[in-house]
Amino acid sequence: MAARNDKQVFYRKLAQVYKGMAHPVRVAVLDYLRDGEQCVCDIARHVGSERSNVSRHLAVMVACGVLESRKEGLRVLYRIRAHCVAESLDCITRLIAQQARDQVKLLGQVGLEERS
Amino acid sequence: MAARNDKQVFYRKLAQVYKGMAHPVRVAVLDYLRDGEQCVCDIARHVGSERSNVSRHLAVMVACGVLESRKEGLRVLYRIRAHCVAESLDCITRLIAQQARDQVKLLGQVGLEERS
DNA sequence: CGGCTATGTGATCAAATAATCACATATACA
DNA sequence: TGTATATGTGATTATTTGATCACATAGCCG
Repeated sequence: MAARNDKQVFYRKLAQVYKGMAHPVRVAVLDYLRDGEQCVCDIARHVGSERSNVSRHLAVMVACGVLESRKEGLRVLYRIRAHCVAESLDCITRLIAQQARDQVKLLGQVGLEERS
Repeated sequence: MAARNDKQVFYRKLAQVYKGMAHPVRVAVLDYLRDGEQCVCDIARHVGSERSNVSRHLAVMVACGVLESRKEGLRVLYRIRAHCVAESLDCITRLIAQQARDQVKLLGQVGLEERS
């Protein structure tokens, strides 16, 4: 009955997750965290951004369910919440690779036209 | 040599694609286009948003390489550019499903605590 | 206790994004 | 040729997002 509405909610949720990953620093963090959990200062050092800024980005990703954290002494360790997050990164990476291939192909065609 | 810089470029590109999908209307469009290419006015009708607005969203997704289009008479038909885009949607859908499961689990624990 | 380190957060400002309206363009077809 | 339909776009405005600084909090260790 409320299927239309349910879809709206679902799309909003999906968009929220995508938005949570839609920033160069956040993508860099996710890629770094594939190797396992890390604390904020190590993450900040690795991605080359300010601590408080990284802290905010991490909060965004926790809020949208992409990351989770746990405390250990002074540190707070962040990790990817589920494997499907990394899988999505792989999907989009493949997309970009294909874009690159398509561009090369297009350049090749232009080259042929120049020759004729 | 410029590996660090290459990664920056790559992360920026990844973020650009994610940003291109990070909107409820755009996610709805992508989900609709899984069934095949559609023209702007059908898409607009289906997602329940204004034509010119949808047209802009479509342009965003073309720009970031998620969609492609072709002209057929009066219509412009849009389609998903590569299967990996739909795969990414599936990944994030799984993430959301898992979030829901985790929440249920958490609620269950709270229920147990209430009982004690 | 007092200092030190790691992290989070309020305030602020600049920049990016989204929606809307009006209008321009392009194509089909009588 | 003139009209109708589908699509794209400039201009405008409201909203969201991101970076930064200063400061607050929390846990460790002397």
